[in-house]
Amino acid sequence: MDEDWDLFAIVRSCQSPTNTTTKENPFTTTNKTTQSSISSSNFKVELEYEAFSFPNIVQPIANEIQELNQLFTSFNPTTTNTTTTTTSDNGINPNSPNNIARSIGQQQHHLPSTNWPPFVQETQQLQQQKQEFQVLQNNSSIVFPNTQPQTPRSRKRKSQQGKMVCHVTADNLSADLWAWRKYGQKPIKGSPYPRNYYRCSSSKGCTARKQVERSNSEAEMFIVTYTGDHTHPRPTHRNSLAGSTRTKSPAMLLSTSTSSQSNTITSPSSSSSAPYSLVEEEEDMDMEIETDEEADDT
DNA sequence: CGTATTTGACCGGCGC
DNA sequence: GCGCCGGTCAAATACG
Repeated sequence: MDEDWDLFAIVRSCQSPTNTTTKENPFTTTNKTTQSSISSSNFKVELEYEAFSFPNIVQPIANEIQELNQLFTSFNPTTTNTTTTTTSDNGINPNSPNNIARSIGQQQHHLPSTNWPPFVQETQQLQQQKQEFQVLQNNSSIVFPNTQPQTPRSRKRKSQQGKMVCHVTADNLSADLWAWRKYGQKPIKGSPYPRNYYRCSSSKGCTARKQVERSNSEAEMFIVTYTGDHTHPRPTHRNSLAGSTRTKSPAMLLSTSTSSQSNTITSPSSSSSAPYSLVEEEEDMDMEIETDEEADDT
């Protein structure tokens, strides 16, 4: 349920950046293969639900709002006047990243302004929306199939699994709070850019996956695909596994990202570091966010 | 020294 | 059945 909220938050926020009175539930029609594609100026989300499980778990709104506050506080404008942040994670797990999706919604609201305005008002509005949404949820019989891909080493085609696709700008790459560790990279046929594979490093058994690739048509856009399921609560710490070492070097990240961004775009095989270096850079930000949230979580 | 990243190899689904 | 292709593994390497 909460995940539903997340997804809807994304959808809603994308659809109506300023006023969210959307009361329609995009997913009311079917349980499977429901797609929703939204695009705003630089943020686009495509949700695909195929055999995707959404545990009906409701978390206290108050708590969420609190988290939101934390999130925004930490997100603070030291770096960005960029618009949205992107990613949301596949909302599958009970404890899954609701806040991320919420943050997206929030950020969408805040897009127009350069910095992050006070979020208090926003949260109130959000709260209202969430209440409305919950009513919707209760009234609409949304049932998401409980067929999430939990098998540790399923070689099943990802196309058959539930996934969520986000189109994000480089600036907003990977604003999710989870810690991702890269485990592979492959050139993709038909795309000049390689695809980078990340797994959640917050927990060893976590099956959550994330794919990042540069958009073929829009070089400044990245396609982030989330699959799998977080089998653990939102990380309270970003521990050592979470990229504590290399990702902490802004200089390196900047150099790699900038150079690769400007130069290596045309080289499929050698542009190995372009997309994910950006990700790492962003993740570095996340770490700070995470630590902020930590206080909230614990 | 511990952890993250890189990268070639391998595996398995899918289309022909 | 075969080959292609995407996804994952794991050893080597880099880094703090």
